[in-house]
Amino acid sequence: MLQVNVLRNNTADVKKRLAIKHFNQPELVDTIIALDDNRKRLQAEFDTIQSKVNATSKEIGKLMGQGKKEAAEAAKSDVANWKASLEPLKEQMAKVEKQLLDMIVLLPNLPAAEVPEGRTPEDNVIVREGGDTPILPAGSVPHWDLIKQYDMVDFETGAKITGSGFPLYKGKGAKLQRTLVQYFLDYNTAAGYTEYIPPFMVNEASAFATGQLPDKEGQMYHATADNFYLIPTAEVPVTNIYRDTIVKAEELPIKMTAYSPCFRREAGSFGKDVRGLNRVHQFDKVEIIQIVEPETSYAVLDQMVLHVEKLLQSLQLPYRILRLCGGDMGFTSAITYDFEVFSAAQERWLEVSSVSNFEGYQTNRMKCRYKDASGKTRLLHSLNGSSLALPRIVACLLENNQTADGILLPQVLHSYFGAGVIK
RNA sequence: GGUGAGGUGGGUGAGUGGCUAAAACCAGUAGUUUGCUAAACUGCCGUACGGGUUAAACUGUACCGAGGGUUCGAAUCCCUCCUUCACCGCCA
Repeated sequence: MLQVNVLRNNTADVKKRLAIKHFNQPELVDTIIALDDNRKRLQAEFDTIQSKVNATSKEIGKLMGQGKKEAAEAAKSDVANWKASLEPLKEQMAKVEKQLLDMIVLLPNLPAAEVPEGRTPEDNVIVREGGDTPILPAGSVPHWDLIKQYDMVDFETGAKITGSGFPLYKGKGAKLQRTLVQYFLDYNTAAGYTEYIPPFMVNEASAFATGQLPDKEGQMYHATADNFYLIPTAEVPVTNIYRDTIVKAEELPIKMTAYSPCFRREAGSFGKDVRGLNRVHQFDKVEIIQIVEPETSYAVLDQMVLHVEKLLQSLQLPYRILRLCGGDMGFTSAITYDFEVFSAAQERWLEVSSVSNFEGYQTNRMKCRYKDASGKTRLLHSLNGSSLALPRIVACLLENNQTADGILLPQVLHSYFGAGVIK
């Protein structure tokens, strides 16, 4: 979440930037500042009285020691009066603090200066394109047919076991998942990311810290008996490793990677958007996360974009990188680059990665800080990206590399898969 | 799931009602000294929200797993929860 001081010191600029995200309640900023003023005033009042209570209580102890009972009793009644006057103040403070928090979490992150204006995916800016779009042989088919042909994924049985959108991978299909996870993790750890296997369910505090709550409550599966949420991405548990910590400067930058299944309810989609592996409720993904000093976060963002780009190049897939416009960006992000691969048989672009800088938005919720050179405690910046989300990579690999003799896998996967062709 | 013992500052660890933001030691840091990749000594060394200051200094409040309660006063007593460890049960 945003810091009140930022709102207070740059009110006009904040409102301007919120408008780029199509946030339609700019007056909320003023309300928050007013609430914070109120909060300060109440606290000052409270502290003054509490201070008298504390001092007098000490005094009572001394008086008792000296056997001055009457004086002590008189002091006690003073304290009782002060304490009575503290009660309503305490209630008001709790109320104001709650209001403040409830409101400030409604503000999305501010978009960075480079974020293009716009409302829909059409307004995103294509930054780079790469790879060659294959010319498919006659009779080529989409991945959902290939999956059947090579007996790789059984959606019907997955639906029987759980429901639609829960694929059952099988045989070569299952092995390809394992292959990709292994390759992606190796690629990330070679670049200095430390590998983790996090819990796949998180508590409320963790979901709040990375911004899934309260904004995206309905998109997560909720295990109500224990009040746990199934993770929609490894970003949630892994970033939360550093919740409520003051990191030592020499530990920076923190680079982490993790494989996890991801669970998303994805309400409201239909048609060919959800056909085959295009959009499912459970999928596998390898994530990269960095927590860095604020001054370096944009350089790190560029590194991460390059890292993912090279990974896609190694898979020899046609891709493009988009800088998302204000209206299409996530709530918590300051800037986001989406990676899409071109699925040749469907003839459509599929999003396979999204790399974002959250600046201090998550770290402020998480209270993740460090001490800078001057000894001041400051918020760190957090970033993350997928490298990569598997199902759409699989869809694209299958469609783009189909031949009469089977699916030709890119060179880098041969040793992992133990073969170069899926037959 | 049952029983028992714990959860204190970066770490170890003292502290059973006021003299404790909290001993001591270690680590860290600044400095002094000794003719040298080290030792000794001295100071500093938690976080948050306020006040104060150009910035400091200084200063108020809260925080000893979390939340309640008792009390003039709680790290210390009581209750609930979370969690760690040990043993038992169950189990991949």
